[in-house]
Amino acid sequence: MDVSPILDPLNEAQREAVASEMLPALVIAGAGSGKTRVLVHRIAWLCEVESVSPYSILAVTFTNKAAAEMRSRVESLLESSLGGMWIGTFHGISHRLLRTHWQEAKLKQSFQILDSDDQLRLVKRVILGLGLDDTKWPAKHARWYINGRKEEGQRPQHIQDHGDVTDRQLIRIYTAYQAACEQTGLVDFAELLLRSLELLQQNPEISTHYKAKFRHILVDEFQDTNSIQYQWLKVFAGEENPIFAVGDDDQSIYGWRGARIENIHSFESDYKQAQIFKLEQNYRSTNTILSAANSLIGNNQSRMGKKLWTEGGDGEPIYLYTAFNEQDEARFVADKIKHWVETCNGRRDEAAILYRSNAQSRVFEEVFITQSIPYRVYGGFRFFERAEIKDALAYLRLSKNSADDPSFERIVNVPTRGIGQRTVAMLRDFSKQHQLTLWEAAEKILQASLLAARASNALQEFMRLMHKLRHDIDGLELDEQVDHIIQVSGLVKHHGRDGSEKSKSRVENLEELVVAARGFHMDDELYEGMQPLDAFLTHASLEAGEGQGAQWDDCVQLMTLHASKGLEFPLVFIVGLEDGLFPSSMSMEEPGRLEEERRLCYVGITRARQQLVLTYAESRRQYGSDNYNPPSRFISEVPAELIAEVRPRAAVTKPTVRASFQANSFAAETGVKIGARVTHVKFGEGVVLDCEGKGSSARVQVHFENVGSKWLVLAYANLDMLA
DNA sequence: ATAAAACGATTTTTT
DNA sequence: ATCGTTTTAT
Repeated sequence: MDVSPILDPLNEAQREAVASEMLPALVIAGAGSGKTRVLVHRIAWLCEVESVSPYSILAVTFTNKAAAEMRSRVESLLESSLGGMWIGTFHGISHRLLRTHWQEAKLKQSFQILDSDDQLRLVKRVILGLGLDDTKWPAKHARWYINGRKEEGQRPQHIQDHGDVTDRQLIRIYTAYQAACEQTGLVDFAELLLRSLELLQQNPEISTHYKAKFRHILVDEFQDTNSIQYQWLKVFAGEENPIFAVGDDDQSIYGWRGARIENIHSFESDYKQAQIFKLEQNYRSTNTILSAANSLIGNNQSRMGKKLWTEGGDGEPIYLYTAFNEQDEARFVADKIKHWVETCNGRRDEAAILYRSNAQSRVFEEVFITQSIPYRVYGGFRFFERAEIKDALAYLRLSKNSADDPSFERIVNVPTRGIGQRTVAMLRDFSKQHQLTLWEAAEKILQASLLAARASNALQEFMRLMHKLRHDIDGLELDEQVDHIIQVSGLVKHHGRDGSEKSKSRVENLEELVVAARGFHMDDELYEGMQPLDAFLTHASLEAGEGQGAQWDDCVQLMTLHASKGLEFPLVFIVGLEDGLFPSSMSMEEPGRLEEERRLCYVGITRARQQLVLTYAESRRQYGSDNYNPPSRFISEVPAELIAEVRPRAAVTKPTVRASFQANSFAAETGVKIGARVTHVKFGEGVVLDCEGKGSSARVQVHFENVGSKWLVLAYANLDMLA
């Protein structure tokens, strides 16, 4: 057996992980250390050397993109196609299980997936249906609650309200929402995971089958798994099958969405024989950039511990620019990019601008437009999430499943056909009273002539239209079905009415949907046994599509720090480095959340290959008024010797460069270090967040578990250090 | 049924 | 400031 193609391209640490025994393994893979490569080569190793059949491998990722990349890289390494191997997202694989075992999972065979927008609408309707005031019970909050409970594996009947009124109402909403989903055959994202976990837990014959099938389980981005996902993995693993988990605790930035970094620690105790590997050699960035990243992340307390290094050189220093305001900041970045393109022979798409919040992109866009610099903003609405597309899909869904109430509500008056609020309210009441779907309620109401003539006619017209559509599209090809529906429903005409740019693009999108349907192939095993339309609808829900169509132009890349995870660029700007913005004011007071912000900064820094530029503005217009935020504490956590200030400003008090000295000298003088745990006689235990001043006026900001954050004068506070 | 006016929120978002 | 949502007026 020639193992050289598999092992030769790897470094020592990677090789050890790839060729490790068939035992549980945890690979802590630093940024740019070849994480995907290890995963891909491990699969190849299993197939080629350990003679594991691809049918026995389950590889799980978070995004469709990562799944597709992994599959194609394994295929090109093995030079064969991996038909039988299950590579997919947690949601995709859960979905596949539920489709196969829909009966055991107590689902309708034709269940459809509710995306988060659909979910919000449904939650809102449920709240109103319970007679609650939706301003007192915001749908967003209820959705957050429901998803949170599902991610903890909790069903309404398991939850105690502890006599709390708020909890009791939320549980009521959850219960009613779930009932609505069951009745209409809809499944939300969290439900896909929980339902498939329950399926496995409650049906031993099914879990036994899959445990016998999947002898090897591989997971990407393990630090991002939530508690249900980890449980789900453990079911597949059972006692027998080793999990090969790859992740980076320092890149865990989705804690606010339920990701549990603790799963990494649990893994060690859950699998005692687990081998731990660390990948610390970085192939992406210069030494300077890595030193900055190492130093910054060193301020976090709860880490596995890891230090990136490279064989490469130091490269350029990190530039720091202090802008007067956000306009100045954007102009500076634009100039720097021009310089990169014109004198350094770089390309625009090698430059990325990373910011904490989406709102920050605007100023950059304005400046780029006036200077004619092509750019591309990541994020925003994706294809299948656009309103007009969702309208068209709702027609398709309703024509397929008349019980789909959310789709019914969405399109009953789109385009407007004289079915107003009152009529819809009547339908809702009637359906609720008689336990009917909206469609059935409409039929009954028409039969009984309960509506005024005008509303009755309009509703009748709608029902006739749906009947006609259902009849017309029977037997047509998928793309013909889509085309027929968008034409006959009047959606195209509706959007094409006024000739504005926006309406033009909506019509184009609808036409694009026909093209997407034409290009949609059922060849994926995922869609085995499904009707083409069901499969297409599933595809639309599970894969929302790219933010923008392929943009091959040479564009500057603008995105949030979150969106940058997994990407790399020769030239990276991290902008808006101000306390209150980044770290966000909403996370600054809580040590755990501040650490996540710091990891986000670490992610940003480690995106850069050659050149990293940091900027902050002394004054920034936020929410309509001018704010003067102090420079981000993260700037001072980068060693000053790595930083070159672009505009050194002698006269003005600017502690930026001195700040890291300041934190260090503060520690030397007072013995109090940022991040240290302390106790206070009155306030109890806490963590040091920040420090300032010296001598008798030295003060520290401490976050106490019970009373929140406080600034304390060291001389009076009588803090005790904890080990 | 549409348009204007008032209101309110405003970190990040893999599926 | 600005964007999306909801209320109110035409």
